Amino acid sequence: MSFTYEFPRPSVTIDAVVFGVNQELELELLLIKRRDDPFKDCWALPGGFVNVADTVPQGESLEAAAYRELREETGIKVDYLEQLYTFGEPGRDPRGRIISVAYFALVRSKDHTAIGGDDAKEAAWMSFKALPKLAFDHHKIISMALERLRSKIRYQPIGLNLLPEKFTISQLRKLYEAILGYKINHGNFRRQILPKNRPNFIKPVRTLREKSNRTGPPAQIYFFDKLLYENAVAKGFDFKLNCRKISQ
Amino acid sequence: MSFTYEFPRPSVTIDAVVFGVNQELELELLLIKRRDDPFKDCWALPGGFVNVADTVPQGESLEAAAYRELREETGIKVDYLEQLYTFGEPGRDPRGRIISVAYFALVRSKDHTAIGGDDAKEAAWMSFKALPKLAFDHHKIISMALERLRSKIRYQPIGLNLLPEKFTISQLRKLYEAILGYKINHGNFRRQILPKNRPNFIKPVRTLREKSNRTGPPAQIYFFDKLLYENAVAKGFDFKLNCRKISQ
DNA sequence: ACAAAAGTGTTTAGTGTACACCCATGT
DNA sequence: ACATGGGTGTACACTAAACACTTTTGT
Repeated sequence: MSFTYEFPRPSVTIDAVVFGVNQELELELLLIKRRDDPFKDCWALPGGFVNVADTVPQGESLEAAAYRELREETGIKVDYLEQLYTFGEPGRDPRGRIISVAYFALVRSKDHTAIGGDDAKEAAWMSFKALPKLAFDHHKIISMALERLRSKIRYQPIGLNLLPEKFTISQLRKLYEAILGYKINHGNFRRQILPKNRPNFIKPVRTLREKSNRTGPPAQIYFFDKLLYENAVAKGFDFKLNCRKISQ
Repeated sequence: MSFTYEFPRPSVTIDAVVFGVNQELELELLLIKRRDDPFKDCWALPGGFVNVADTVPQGESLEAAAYRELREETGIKVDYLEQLYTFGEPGRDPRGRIISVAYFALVRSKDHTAIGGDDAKEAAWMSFKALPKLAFDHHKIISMALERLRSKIRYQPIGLNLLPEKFTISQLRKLYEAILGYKINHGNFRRQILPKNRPNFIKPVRTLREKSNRTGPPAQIYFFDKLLYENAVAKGFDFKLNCRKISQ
């Protein structure tokens, strides 16, 4: 079967930049190994062609395509994908004119096992600090995604989706340090994230402290009260975290 | 001539959201009246199909398409277009599956005369406060652009591109009020925009004051020292303006 | 005389940063 | 005994918001 149009048309694909955090609070990235040319056997972002049609219902939405490709190529289902940017430079794909809409997501990597499928020979969580060479312009896409992630954690409590349900403040801080790429003063971070005179959504689990398999006193365990947070947001509250500056 | 593909492909278009500011410091939007169906004679954002090809050089970039369509349909050349978002919901265009990449820009409207051309029967600056009904999902695109504009003026001195080269602080404040949609305390705005203990790029024109055709003392005229600003940015300075809260 | 707008000052509360300290724990 | 890290206190500089005041103009 073939499809004929009066004017040339591009192909449209999606790419998914899925950040994960492992149990050591390190940043990871979900990648696949390509089964086919071009860039056969090269690591790349999961992604693929958007299903479209000119007749109603005109195929799937861009977002739906992103969820589908992610599931097909890596077996992973995420709750939320956010549109990042559209990459459409001529020459970015040797097969022809391909325009790609990039999406990004954040998950706990241990909750999402990566299983290669479909066009992906393999799928895996890779340490963000040691990424392999990637296909196409995927390095560019990833660096834009990291930039977005860094600015997002300052005004949305997305970091809290990445930790286990219960966590210590140190763990949360380590996550922020992993994303931002620098050390944060622990005392000040604490006060910022547990404000006394503003709405606070990080609540201590009264009876629980960290079972201390390390030096130092056992840390208080906290949880993120999502309901409280969402109510406050509805009332006009906006989360903000200042962790701009480094301190030794 | 026709083009045949193995799989169905969408059309890709661009839409340009061009904000303007008129000499009364009011916000305007550049619109065209459509010459052809669908939505013939309806007002819409300037935009159109991206020229593509599967053989090198594979056609024009998305951004280039945006500049070209803007020039063809409205006669306007802008210095800088920023990608806003990609709209690709099935059903957004009755002609078939059309994915549109939206760009946005900011200009002084008096420097850019709108002249209808090509697919545009007319092109005109319209008051942002009284927009007509628009074609397709263009209202949605515009509201997303306004949101972006509102957040951008807080951390980039883009407002200064929209005023005449020389301006008073009151004019600048009125522009901010027009974009943000609320009144700002004049004294506090002044101090924010003319900080004493931080780099300041808004310099008084020593010899000039407003020729006062209104009540009140003649205001000092300022200009934006772009060079100084860009040097400071290169050194890590980042512009920020707090005009969040209203005050009567 | 009055209203309107420019420009400036002051007060207050709050914020971010640096840094120091104590304490509980494992080794 | 010591290092490590949790948790807290505090001092300092700076900021934004509110609002009051003076001055200068047009009417």
